[in-house]
Amino acid sequence: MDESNRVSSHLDEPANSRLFLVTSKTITEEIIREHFAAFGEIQDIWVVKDKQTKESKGVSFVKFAKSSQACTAMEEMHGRCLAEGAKPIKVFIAQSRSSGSHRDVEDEELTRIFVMIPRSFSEEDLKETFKVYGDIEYAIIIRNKTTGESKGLGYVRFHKPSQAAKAIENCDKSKSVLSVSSHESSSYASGDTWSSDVITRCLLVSSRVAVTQEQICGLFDLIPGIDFCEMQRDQYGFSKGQVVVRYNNLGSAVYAKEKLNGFKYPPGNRLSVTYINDGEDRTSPMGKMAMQLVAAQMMSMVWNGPSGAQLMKTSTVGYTAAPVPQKARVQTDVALPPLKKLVASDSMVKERLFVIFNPSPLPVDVLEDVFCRFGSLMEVYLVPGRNVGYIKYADRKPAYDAIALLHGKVINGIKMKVMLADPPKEESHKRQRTY
DNA sequence: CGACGGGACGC
DNA sequence: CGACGGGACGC
Repeated sequence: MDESNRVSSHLDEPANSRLFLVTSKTITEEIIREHFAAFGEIQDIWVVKDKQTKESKGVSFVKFAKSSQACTAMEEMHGRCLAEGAKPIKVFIAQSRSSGSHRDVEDEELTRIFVMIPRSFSEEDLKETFKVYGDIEYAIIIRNKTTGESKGLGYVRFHKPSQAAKAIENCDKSKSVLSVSSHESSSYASGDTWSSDVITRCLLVSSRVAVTQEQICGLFDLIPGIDFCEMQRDQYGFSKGQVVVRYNNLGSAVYAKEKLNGFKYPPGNRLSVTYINDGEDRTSPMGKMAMQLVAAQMMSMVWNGPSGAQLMKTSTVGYTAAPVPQKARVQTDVALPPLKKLVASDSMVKERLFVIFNPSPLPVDVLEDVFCRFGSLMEVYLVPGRNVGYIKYADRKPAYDAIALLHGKVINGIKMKVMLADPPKEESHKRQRTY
């Protein structure tokens, strides 16, 4: 055994990479090796023996290089017979040597991972991000109980320990912060081809993070008169991040658009709601005015009436709806490119911008909206208590484009200085990585 | 002028 | 029931 193996096998590193076997006393190191070698790099096999008689005590430890190898071996080998007449073996993840406990490590502890994610992530995003490692039993996001805001943390429960182990191994490689886009095309969000100024009963709802048809329908069904609510899917049945909602009357549609365009759902994610031209002619000035009058009356009725308040309280959407969803987000003279997808932030940060706000910082959601438009935006971070922030990109070009277009410009009345960030300060006493 | 975060649910 | 050995980097 070489030095690195000696150290890692002794300290149980990485976590959950050592197996505890209960076998017949006839099972030898060689037999174990034959059956377990296929699962990965075995660093050590130790059959516990009686000091005097040298007879096996029926207990062995098998140290693998990786937790996923140990977990897969456990899943495959537990209950198997390694020799004629030998009893079926039991296979567990060994308690770490430092823990002192001899209680079995439960599947409960091995199948769930704790993750740090962007605050804009929904449960669906979380599932999308981690389903490559295996079937997910559930994914939950830790939220502030009163506001419903994501704390940027979550849990993902897999069905097998090896799946959870693979997820952890892969994320460790790409460092601390986990994230992914899976944001379907949102290029319709700011109002192009599909949308129009024409008021119709038909609305296009676009979301930058994954949402289900049920979520959107639950939200829009709070306003009476829904005809249908349908997720738009591509030829393979994948969600395009857009839902078409039609009401049986214009007033409800206008009301829904006014109240839910820019509404944060799930928390941190702004929905975009625009009219879709449904083909009916409503372009005459008189018709439009009449329509808006009807709409205004409808809004006032629903919004101020007791039934409206009731509706919001009994929301089935899964969190407490804000009484007045915010509208209008980005106001500026700058000609902004269209919205683009956020990028998986488990890729490398290629460029970082440093932004100074005057007189005060813009909200993070506004900044995401503005800075994603150059491409490959990973994260927006505001330094608490200061008028500055950092913008992370996965490519250089979007960063340079953002500087070119936005430096010195005013967004929502806030003047911004946009420049390349200095590299973060380092622990200089440590030896630099050579790999 | 203007500089580097956040960490545990809910049965 | 079924839980912890052997041997020892290189500045």
